[in-house]
Amino acid sequence: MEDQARMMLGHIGLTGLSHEDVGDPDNIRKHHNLGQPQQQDIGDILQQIMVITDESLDEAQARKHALNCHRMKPALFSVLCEIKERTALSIRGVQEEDSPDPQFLRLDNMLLAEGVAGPERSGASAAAAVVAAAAGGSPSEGNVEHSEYKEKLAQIRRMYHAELEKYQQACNEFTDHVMNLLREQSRTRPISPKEIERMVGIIHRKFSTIQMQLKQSTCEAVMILRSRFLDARRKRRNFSKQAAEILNTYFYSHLANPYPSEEAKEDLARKCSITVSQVANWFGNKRIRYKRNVAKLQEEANRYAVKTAVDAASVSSQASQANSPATPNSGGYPAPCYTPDGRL
DNA sequence: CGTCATGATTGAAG
DNA sequence: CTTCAATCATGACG
Repeated sequence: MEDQARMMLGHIGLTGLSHEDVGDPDNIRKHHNLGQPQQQDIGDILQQIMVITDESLDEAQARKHALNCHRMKPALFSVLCEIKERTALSIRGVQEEDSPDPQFLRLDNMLLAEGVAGPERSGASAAAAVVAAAAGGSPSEGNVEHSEYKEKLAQIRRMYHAELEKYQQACNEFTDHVMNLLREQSRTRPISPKEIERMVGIIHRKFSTIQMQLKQSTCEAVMILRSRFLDARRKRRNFSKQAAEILNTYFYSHLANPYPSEEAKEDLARKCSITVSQVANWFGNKRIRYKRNVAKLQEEANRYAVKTAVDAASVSSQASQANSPATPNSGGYPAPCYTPDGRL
């Protein structure tokens, strides 16, 4: 009650008066050089207010209600609101009108694309797409990494949604609270519905900046996770000597047409325990690099030619030299010269 | 450290 | 889609 009285005094502009001052209308008149009838009225009002503070709660409520129902109340309320609108609010209330932040949208889109926001996706989610695209091939590849990635992403996703929910709830709660408070206070203070609306807007903006931060950090987490996997994939591991051997053997024995069919690729992939796309990569690299530097690789070509010849010879000791797989050479790739010591 | 080899990625072309 | 060509990024090595 005391507080309320003080508050009302504050709004009428009479702060700084001690209780004793207020209690004595003569003092007020003295302080404010009053004397005219309307000021006399203010004095009366103050007197009434102070009386109110001494009343019981029920009485006060009743009186408050009575005041609230006064026929002049709406008019006074709207006038005060208008005045308030024109003064204080015009100073701080203008610079709002936020544009839909493009960065905010960007974050939203990214989270959506990453499968963090939006509806739960099962199976072939963005994670699968990322892994599959990078591995470049069959869905069965990279299962370990895939599940790991998926799990991490799901974890991020869970955290994100939990936090988002929390913020949303807090925002709603706080908004409700403030709205109730303002509505309640609008019975004693000039607070227009518009102002309440504006306050709600401010609260929502504040909360959405918090949400923005959440989204930003979630994005960062996803990016880090992704880059880790991307790096892991990009991190080049040389194929085993054995695999290189198999691939080179195939390449040089099909030098005339070093384009393995899909089945051949699958076969090679199986033999080398690498993926089909890795085989394709290898052949792509090999073809271009062989072509680029025939002279340098000729020696290697000879080595493998000899090797296949020897292998073939060991299988069927006849006709292996003449029918060596490397011999048919009508393609654009220069044939190696065969000399037992590997020289040209 | 620099250099080369090599697997992966990218973009153009078909 | 595949292939080529250029390029990136890392591994191996002196």
